[in-house]
Amino acid sequence: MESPSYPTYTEPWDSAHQWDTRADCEVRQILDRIADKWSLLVISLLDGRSLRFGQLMRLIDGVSQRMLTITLRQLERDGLLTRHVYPVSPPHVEYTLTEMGRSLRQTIQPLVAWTETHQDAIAHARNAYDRSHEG
Amino acid sequence: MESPSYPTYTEPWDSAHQWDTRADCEVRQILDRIADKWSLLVISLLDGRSLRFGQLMRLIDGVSQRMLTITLRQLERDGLLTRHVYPVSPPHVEYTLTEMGRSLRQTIQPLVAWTETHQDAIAHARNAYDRSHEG
DNA sequence: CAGTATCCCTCACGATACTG
DNA sequence: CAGTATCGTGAGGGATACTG
Repeated sequence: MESPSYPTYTEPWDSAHQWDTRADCEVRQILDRIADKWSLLVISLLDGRSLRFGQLMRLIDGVSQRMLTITLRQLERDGLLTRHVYPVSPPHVEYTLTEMGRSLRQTIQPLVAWTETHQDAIAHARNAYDRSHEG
Repeated sequence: MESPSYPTYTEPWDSAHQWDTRADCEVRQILDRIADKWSLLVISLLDGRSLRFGQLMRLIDGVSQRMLTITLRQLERDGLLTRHVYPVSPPHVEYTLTEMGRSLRQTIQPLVAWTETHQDAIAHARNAYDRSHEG
């Protein structure tokens, strides 16, 4: 599968760094999606329960109708949650995590815990940096 | 510290959903930072070794000088990597993860693994969604 | 209630040129 | 080599008004 004419690359490299660094890297696309302004919050709030559109609106401070709609549609498109419409008037719509959504929520948990554990250290590092680089 | 006149909130809620959903939430600020377009890639590539500016430029396809500089400065400011300048000409600068940077790298690893495991499922879900919503 | 539609603006980012 | 400075664009996203 490898072309013999392709020159051997001499950058330092080993099996521990097998990330795909191309701009269209799938992993980074998915990370960009789940780490956007609202997706993580939605996934977190739906853990273990279903919620309606208005409930999510009230639980997420600062989100607009427009952005909540877009976020929910993207997560639905990615198969991370399902949208169930009850055909009543006024409309009743419930959002629920899929199996994949729940597994993502589990995976995110350690990262959330890391930020909580280290937020003071990061704040301290920022202060130190700003003091030593003030103009 | 709590005002007695603040009304008791009656939304469904339990101890499993204790996220801070305010717009200025520290956790989300940090997640926004580490999940931006280039930071994860830099942290990943620096795992277990130091690299120079030019090496990172060549390893990260598509990054501009400007964005690599900004990304590295932010990560340095957050205490996730250190910048070591060798006072020679031409300049020689090396970037190395700090202890905190290495611990973040460890924490990110499961999330990267998750995206790799589920990227086919997500692509499939997107296709199914697009087919059923085409118009 | 759960959305769409439209306007508008910021700012993140790329491109390019220059420098100690 | 490792940056800084400047300009231009466009996608992200807020505000507002309207609707089945």
